[in-house]
Amino acid sequence: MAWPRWGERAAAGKLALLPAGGVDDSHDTLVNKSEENDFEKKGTSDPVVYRLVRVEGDGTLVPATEDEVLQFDISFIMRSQLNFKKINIIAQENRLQSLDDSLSPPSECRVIHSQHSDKLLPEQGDNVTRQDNASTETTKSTVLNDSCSAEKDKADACSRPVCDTSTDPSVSGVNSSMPDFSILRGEVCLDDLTIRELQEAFRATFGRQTTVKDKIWLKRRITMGLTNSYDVPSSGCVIKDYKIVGKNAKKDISDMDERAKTGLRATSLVIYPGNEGDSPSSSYYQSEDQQDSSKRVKRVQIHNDEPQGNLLGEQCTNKRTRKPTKRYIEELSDIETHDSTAKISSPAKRPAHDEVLIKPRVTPFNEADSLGTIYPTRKDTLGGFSVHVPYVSRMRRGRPRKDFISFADKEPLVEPKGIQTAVEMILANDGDKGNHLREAPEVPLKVSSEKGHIEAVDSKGVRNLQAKVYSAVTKPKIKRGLTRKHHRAWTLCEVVKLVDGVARFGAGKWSEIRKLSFASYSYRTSVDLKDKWRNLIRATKTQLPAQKDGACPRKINPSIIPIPPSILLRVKELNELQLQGGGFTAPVKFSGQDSKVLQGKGSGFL
DNA sequence: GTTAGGG
DNA sequence: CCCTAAC
Repeated sequence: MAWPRWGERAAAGKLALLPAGGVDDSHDTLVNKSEENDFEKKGTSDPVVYRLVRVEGDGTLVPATEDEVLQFDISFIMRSQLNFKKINIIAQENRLQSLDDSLSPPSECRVIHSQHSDKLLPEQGDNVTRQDNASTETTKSTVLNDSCSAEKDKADACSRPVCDTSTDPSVSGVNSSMPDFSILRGEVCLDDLTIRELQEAFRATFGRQTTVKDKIWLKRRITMGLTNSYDVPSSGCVIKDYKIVGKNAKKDISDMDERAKTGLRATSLVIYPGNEGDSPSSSYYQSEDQQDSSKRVKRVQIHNDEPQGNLLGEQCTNKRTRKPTKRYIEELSDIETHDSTAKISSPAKRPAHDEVLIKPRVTPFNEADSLGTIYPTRKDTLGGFSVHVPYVSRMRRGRPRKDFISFADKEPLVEPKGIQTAVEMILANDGDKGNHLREAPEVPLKVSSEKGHIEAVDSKGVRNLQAKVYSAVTKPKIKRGLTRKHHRAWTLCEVVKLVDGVARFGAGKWSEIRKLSFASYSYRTSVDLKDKWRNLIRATKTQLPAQKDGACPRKINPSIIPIPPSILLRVKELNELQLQGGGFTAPVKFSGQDSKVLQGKGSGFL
């Protein structure tokens, strides 16, 4: 696509966007045409500062008036999810359309007025995806027909009261008059100008006023506008024929880079040519800036000339290959907060404002770093917003649990990757098996366990919340289903060995019992022995009385292997003995044989 | 690592 | 049989 010179042949009375350096009486020649073609070819993300111009009757281009700029700003930024390419297309369409318009009286005023603006509010978020619509709408808005003055006044009337800057009397008295373009003619040394003059020069350059009193910024901005270049010094430069004649550019560029690191944001009306879609970093800033701008202008807050905002607009242009880091995003949010609060008086718009800002910032960038490495992310909510955050294991922050180490030893898959892999493998295997022993109780067990655990915690009121969270979140995912032991029913032989072991070593000496009595039962752990002993004791309390009462114990536990009453009696006696003896377990060891004989006699077993 | 105890 | 705290 050839670079359009769509300002040059626009119909008289039309407004046109033109690269800032391009305003020239000899409208056949665009000063920076070649540069722009470079943009087109390379698709660089360097922004070009455009100014709004009006095509006079004789075909010359003059900077648009404040009102025109204001209107343009509103309508343009309202639909600011555009890149420059699209504007070019639109502009060419406009050229055709304007030719048509010149043949017949304009019947339609394409000025954004209040109703339209209000309607745009909810639509704002759609603009990102509704490029086509935005384009067509912009088609209308980028061409403002002067003959629609009545409509335009309406728009002014509604925007003025809110937009104080445009009528800020403290700025200058040149509010309504045409800017003094002579200030830009010939050799211009901005250093010699006062702030007032700089502001006037700014107005002459960009066609609109500024309240900025920062001399350096004004000079840079004007220089950029006149030269259509970002490599401009902040001082010591002379502009002649829209080119920099001065020096000190080096120093200032490094200064620019320096400030680029601080990451200030752009809010100005800067168009980034091309790149939308094929350069994430570029589109990031682009959409960011434009969204922000649109947000402000939506409330008709035309503060696009704030230095702090524009600084970044300047910066992000030369070197913008790096995506923002997380920290950068966070810091940016802080800056944004201050920035906005400083400029936006209405606190009511804060939530919506943030909402728009957070989304584009956070969502895309947590998934890949600057090197393109993809990180696993998970959805999380942050302050009510759904965002992607890196998927990392949630480690306890407090003192590590002791058994976490052994736990980790058992499962060498503590790393997130490993966890996922292992879980996936297990699940896949289980999936093949269907509702097998492990799969079936998986989910209900998880829930009931957590629930029960929490309930226990609550009743105890001892364990802290973190432990709860940890056990609820991490444990089930990692551990559950991985190492569940195959269920082995206790045989009568094992029970006897256990009772014998308890009689010999005492209850509680589970490891000893396991070593000595369960050497050939490797699958029985000391915990198993303990649990079984506990169950035996419970059985004595539930079954023995029933037995005494004459009721049938099997009716109570029909599916469980019945434990002979003799053994239960022995268990009961041993238990009572343990309780009576208290810590006095040693004698049991030696008297175990005796007691066993005695009890065995009583139970008629063994 | 072992034990106690809740689940 | 699991899980955890406490030792």
